[in-house]
Amino acid sequence: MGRENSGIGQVARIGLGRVTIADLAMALDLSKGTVSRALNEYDDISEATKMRVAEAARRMGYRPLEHAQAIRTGRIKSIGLILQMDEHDGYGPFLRDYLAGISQSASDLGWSLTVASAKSSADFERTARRMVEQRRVDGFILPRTLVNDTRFNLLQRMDVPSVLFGRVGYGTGTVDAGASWYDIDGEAALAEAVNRLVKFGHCRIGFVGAPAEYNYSHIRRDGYLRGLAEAGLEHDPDLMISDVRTFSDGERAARKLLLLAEPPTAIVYSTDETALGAYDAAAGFGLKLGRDLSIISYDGAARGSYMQPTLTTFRVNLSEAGYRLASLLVRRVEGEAPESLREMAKAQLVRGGTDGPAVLTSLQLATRICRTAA
Amino acid sequence: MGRENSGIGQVARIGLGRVTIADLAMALDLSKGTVSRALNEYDDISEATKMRVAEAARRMGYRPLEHAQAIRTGRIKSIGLILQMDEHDGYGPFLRDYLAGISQSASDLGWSLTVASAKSSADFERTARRMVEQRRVDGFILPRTLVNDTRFNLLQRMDVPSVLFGRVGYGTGTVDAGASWYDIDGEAALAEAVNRLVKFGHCRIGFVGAPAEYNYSHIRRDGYLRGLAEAGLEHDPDLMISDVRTFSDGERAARKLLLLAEPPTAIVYSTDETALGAYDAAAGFGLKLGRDLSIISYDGAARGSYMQPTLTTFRVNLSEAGYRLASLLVRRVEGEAPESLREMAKAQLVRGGTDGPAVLTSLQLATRICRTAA
DNA sequence: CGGCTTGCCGAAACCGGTTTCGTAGATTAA
DNA sequence: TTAATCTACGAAACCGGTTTCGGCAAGCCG
Repeated sequence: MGRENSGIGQVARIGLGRVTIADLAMALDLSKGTVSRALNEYDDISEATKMRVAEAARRMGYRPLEHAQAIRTGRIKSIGLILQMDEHDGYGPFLRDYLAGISQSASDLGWSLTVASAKSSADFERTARRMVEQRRVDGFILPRTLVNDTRFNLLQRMDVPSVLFGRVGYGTGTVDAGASWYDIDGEAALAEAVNRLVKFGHCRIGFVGAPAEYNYSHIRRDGYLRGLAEAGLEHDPDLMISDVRTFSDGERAARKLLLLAEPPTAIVYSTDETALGAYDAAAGFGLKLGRDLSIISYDGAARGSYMQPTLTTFRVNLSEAGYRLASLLVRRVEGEAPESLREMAKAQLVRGGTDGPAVLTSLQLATRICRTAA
Repeated sequence: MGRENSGIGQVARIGLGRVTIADLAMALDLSKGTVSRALNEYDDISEATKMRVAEAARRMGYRPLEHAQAIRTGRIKSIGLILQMDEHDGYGPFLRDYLAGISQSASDLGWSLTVASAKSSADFERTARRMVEQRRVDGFILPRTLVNDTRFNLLQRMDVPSVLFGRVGYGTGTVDAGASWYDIDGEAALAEAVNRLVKFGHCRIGFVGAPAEYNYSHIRRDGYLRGLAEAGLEHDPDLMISDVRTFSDGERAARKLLLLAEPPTAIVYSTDETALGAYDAAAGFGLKLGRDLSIISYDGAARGSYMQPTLTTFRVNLSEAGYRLASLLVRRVEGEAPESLREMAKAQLVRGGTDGPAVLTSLQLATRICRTAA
């Protein structure tokens, strides 16, 4: 820049000539302050004046300049979201729905959505700090919560509002302390999955769990266990494999379960990503999914619906989740107590072709597998 | 709000107690204005003072409050991106990379990314207008450009800077008038695809084009034609099908081409989405992709790499694209002429299993198809 | 040595809002 | 009727920056 520079670059500036609060005041023959207080529903302004002001504002197309307000109020009316590049997956094709839900909600409330990305968890901290210091956001939505979530701890220390997608602190003394969240009831879903399989006649049902650092891992496992208990089935620890992270981990897990002396005739997976591994494992043993082996999983990732047969899974409505998360965060920033800002939703079963009536007993299955493996 | 309300809600506010420019001025025993000009490299400030100020700013951890600057400068240093929900696909699983590229670039330049969504093209206009009126963004990135792109026209009329991902105005007199863009050279890619197939010994090569409203459709078709010409192959209009939009359109197109008296032994597709339809069409005729029929397409969508065999396609680096787009937009907002802000990149061939040496002639293929169809 | 630049900075206005404070006039209470 | 209280608004300070303007002091020139 510099003085002599002025006018050189024909700098492109966005939409000049807005109608300001001063224009309004002028037109109404009121003072700026009165107009401002009228618009903000202060109660030392008469109803008549409020009406006049609101009417004129509408007529003249007045839109407050939000960052001008922000410098005084400290609120920029913007939701922060940091995409983490280090996590596997990251919503896949549904990221768009998720973002649309958030931004739609934000837009409905007069807010906006600011997106950043981070390559690591250290990078998350730097990015979050920067966004807060520059007041680009009023708070954050934190997806994929961990049992001990450093992101949440950081924001809490910095006294920055946040809303979690998922809960935190499973099994610790301080569950959800001071957190507001939106979560899908994974426990109910997995219990229902077990229940469904039991109705199909399965009595040995395996479980493949997710990495222990994710809070949902424990909740989904609890759902599996509750499902067994409700069906009066005893719980065999051999049927449970945990800390399964990737596609190929999922394949290994299925193989291991199927090679048991008494293999499960059905397996409940905690995530779609890992459940897809079961396709290859089943094929390896010459088993047809949905007939010889039933699979139900959780997430509703798109890939499952392109598979042959399509994956039976509990789908999470990410658009709805985004919408709710954003409105919770706005209320949080506006001062509501975190304890009152918690919502639980249900996942919806998407019937695919990977589950069905048990046609083989565990022992029959074992013999078939034995033959193939030999 | 209201006067009596103050203090009631224990309103959560983000990070108070920042160091302001006044603090800096105080500490340095300079005036606010001088400090500001020093930081902004005005040249009526001595080098010595600039150094002192920069040093102190660093030491005290000063970060300008961007929306405070914005109210004077008119620049909020934010990039706008509107996700359109009405378009099929929308980058699928690569949306995250795309967003990461944009936000990374923005962040490197001290900017940020504001995301909104629109359900229709009318909604796009409303959303864009609102974002501009409230000065939430300085300009927009417009992906998936059309030949006649109303979004671009709108922004141009409103005098709002934009950068296109793809070009506009194919075949009209006013190609790219006043537009800055980043594009992948689809013409080169498709010409290369044809060239590759020719080297494999194919001499009847079909083409499946995308809907005519997309600017890239014409460019990719030109690439196909150029590839033919370079190989000295004559162009048979029967081998070209255009306006193919969806998966099942793609399947129909393949079927139609294969049922010709002299069917193509290879087909070049304009998009992965439609190319996936060729799998089913080929299976329907009992043809093995990569042996009996070769397919090459364009996009690099993830699904192709999960197919059996994997899809040979030209992959677009969306992270890089996002990165470049964002920096072009920033330069555009800062006043550079649109004509100087145009970049072309190359798509990269991902060798899959759907293409290979021609083992059948067109006529042999025709006989096989005829047998199967009968 | 005086006049004229030039370099460098302070003072103050400004951007578009919000919020505090004071007060005229109407209303109520004494 | 007068004093006290409300009601409803204006004036002005303020938020954290940017930008304009004016002027002092040093340097240059003849």
